[in-house]
Amino acid sequence: MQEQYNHKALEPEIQQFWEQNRTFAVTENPDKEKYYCLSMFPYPSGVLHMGHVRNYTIGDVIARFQRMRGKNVLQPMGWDAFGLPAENAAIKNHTAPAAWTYKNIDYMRGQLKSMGLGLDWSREIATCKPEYYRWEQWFFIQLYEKGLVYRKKSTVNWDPVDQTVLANEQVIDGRGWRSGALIEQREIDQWFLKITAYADELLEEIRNLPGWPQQVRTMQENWIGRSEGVELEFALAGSNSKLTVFTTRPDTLMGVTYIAVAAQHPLALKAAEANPQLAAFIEECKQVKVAEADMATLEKKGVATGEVAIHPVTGESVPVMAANFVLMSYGSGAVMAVPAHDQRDWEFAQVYGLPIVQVIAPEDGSSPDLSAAAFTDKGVLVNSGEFTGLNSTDAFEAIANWLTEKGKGRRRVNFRLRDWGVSRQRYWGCPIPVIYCDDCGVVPVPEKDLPVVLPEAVTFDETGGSPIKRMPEFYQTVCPCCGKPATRETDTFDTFFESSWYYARYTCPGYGEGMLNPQAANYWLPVDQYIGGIEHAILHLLYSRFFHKLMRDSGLVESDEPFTNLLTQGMVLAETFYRDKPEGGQEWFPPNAVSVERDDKGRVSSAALLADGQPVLPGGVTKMSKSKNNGVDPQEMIERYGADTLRLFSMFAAPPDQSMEWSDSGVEGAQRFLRRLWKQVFDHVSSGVAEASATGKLDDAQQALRRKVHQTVQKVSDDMARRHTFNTAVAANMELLNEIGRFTDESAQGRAVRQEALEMAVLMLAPITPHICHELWRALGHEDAIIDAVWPEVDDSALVQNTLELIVQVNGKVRGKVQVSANASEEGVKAAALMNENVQKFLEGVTVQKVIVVKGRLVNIVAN
RNA sequence: GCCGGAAUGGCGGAAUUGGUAGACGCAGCGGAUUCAAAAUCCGCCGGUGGUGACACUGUGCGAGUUCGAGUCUCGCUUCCGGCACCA
Repeated sequence: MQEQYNHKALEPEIQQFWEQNRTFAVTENPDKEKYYCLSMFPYPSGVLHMGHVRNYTIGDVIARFQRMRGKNVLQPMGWDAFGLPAENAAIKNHTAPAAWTYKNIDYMRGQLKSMGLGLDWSREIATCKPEYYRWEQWFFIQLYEKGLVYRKKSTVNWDPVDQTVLANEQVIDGRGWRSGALIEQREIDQWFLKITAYADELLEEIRNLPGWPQQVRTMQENWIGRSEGVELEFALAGSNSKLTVFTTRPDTLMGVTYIAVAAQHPLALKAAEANPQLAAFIEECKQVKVAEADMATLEKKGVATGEVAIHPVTGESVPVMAANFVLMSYGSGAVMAVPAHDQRDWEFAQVYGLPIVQVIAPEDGSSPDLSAAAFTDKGVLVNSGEFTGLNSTDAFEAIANWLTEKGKGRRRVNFRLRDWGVSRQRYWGCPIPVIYCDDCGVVPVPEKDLPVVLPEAVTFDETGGSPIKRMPEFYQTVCPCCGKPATRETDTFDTFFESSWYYARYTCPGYGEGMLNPQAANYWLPVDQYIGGIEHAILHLLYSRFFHKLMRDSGLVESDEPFTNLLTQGMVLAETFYRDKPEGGQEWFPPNAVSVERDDKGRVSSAALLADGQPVLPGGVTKMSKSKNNGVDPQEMIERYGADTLRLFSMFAAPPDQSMEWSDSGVEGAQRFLRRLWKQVFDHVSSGVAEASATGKLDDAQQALRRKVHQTVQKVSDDMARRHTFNTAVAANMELLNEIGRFTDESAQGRAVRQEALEMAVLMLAPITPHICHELWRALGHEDAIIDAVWPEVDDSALVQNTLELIVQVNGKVRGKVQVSANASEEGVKAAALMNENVQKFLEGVTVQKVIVVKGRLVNIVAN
């Protein structure tokens, strides 16, 4: 063993050992309990960033831990390879997106390998490969034939200068990102997946996923947004047409004093033709962004449409208003307004002087002040004709039944969730496998003709428009039904399509007979632990859950949900420094280009740029980003400190689900710890590996170290398996190493206890810092590699203590400590506590009321 | 506006079931070693008072429950994340 810890020599050697032994390649083994550990696959942007490092270290630590626990562990990796950045790079660098993507994948694969991740690279997937995406084309056709896919008009962002469709992120402040032209909304035909057909199941089961963070479950519940109510019609005076509204409060029906419709509602648009004021209002509403949080405080505005609606029960006339708070995209785009019992309706009514009629009274008989606010609680109906006296719940039923019987309405469940639009007018994606024939209409590409391969040798013009839309050799084809010339779809799938099922394809990446090999898929699935960023809490995780159910209903998988446990890791933050630029705005400097002055208490007093010595201003701690110039390159860190140090720091700096602050000195601290660990093992083995057993007759110091060892095993096992608090697992090992360092016993028995202690520490750290632990394990005298070692067991006998130290409190304040024998009676403990000198000082002149003994912890004497 | 989450030393964080607040690390201060520095090792390190033992005080703010509250309850403040003016 070398005396000095040298990560540069060590890490490549051990990575080679894993590669040569195919250590992490796994197969289905029914005799072993499986564990599928998956981290969200990266987009091949070109370089790994710290967020990746954190994500993949967490996954690797869990995977290696579970492997030591005896599980058959699958941990795969791949590439979310389609997407817009490849097109942007293509325009900028005059390369084809495919070449750019493959180059990035090659580079990033090397970066991942240098992190020492225990990945099964034989299962690598890139979603831009035809052997991957052919199965989602196949699946799309299956869904089409089942009626779960349809085509309808939908709005896109149209750049009139570049003559192309833009993605939302290419529209900046309403203008095209390249042309700067004002973006128009255009309606074009697009493909949709009927996710709403699964809305109930997606909602039902998200409530029953105990391994998911509550936050993510709530976000998905709200996104699906189920509400039960009644849909009913208001006839319009002087015409045969009707206005449909949806309400969750049919019990308030008798309090309707007006109808509010969205500005975009057909009724409003029609009325605007003869009403310039209304037309102006509709125009004004177009400017306002909907779905923004600050809309909540927006002033309620509206204009009368001139139309009059007839109340379905009373036959009274109520005005129809166009209002800015009604959304065309939810329900029917029209609401029945009950200002007495809905705050928005109330505010609107106040502004426009519309009547407020109370129809619900509080159950306690009090009378609400309707001049101050709406009364929105449920209660008892008043002023409601035949429904008066019913409570809200019964009135819901009664009124819903009344409307149903009269044919004027029906119960209805509404979801906020929309069907998933999967068409993208982009090039770098999976071609949608359909053909349009003048005679036969929409014809899916026959299975034998799959995959529809995306041409990779393409050139981009300045507009950034999809090249396959100008490639006749791609889109000109013949109709599979009638054989006449036909046109191929040139739109591609939303890239969420690829990422919705990749976790399943990892179980059988080379399978050529179908989308999934059921035997492999059902062995490995569901994923036991999924790890990724919170930014995917809704869309990716919802679409994956949806796909899993689709695959289940196609007989491809047996489970209902794809991910049993979900861990959403926090962001990686770093300090920022800036100077104000004379022309406005800020110039941001990387933290490692700045030197920080501190006062004698360690507080930051000033900061200056190293290059010119002139002051810079601290801009706070924010997410690592290009715009703040505060990113830290993982590759540089690995070269300087080694993968183990980087991994250790990422695990130690914060719990995985919290944000983590980057600290250069923290990284150095992590490396300091590894060097001390190395030195202790070196010092220990330089006089030979200890042979004696650690379980012989031990003196007090030996017993104490051994107790610490097994307490640490107990704590760290729980931290790793249940709590996923790797920061405290590391801290516990640091504590243990500090104690080993203080243990100077060189007797045979003492050396045996130290041998055990060092071995346990190395085993416990192996998932986090696998390279150094591999080498130290070998140095401690083991021939088998540590990757095949098993996780240590707690020796309960080592935990036994003969005497305990108890805290003694008087009236809840700590006044002393007493040593008592572990089997002392409660009376004995009380007596010992009362005898403590400092305790007696506080008992002078007062009477002891009672004494509370908390076993093994403390004694509290209550006195006054 | 609504729904989540959080707030603990100079900093990151620990305290898992209501039981010693500040583990572990970073930064800082003092010392050893060194010709010197780096590295390493040892000690100190919430605040106030005291030579000290120790005392008082302290987990965003204000109340409460309890023998005992960082932890539970109620009411606020600030920050972070999410969103749906959802009828």
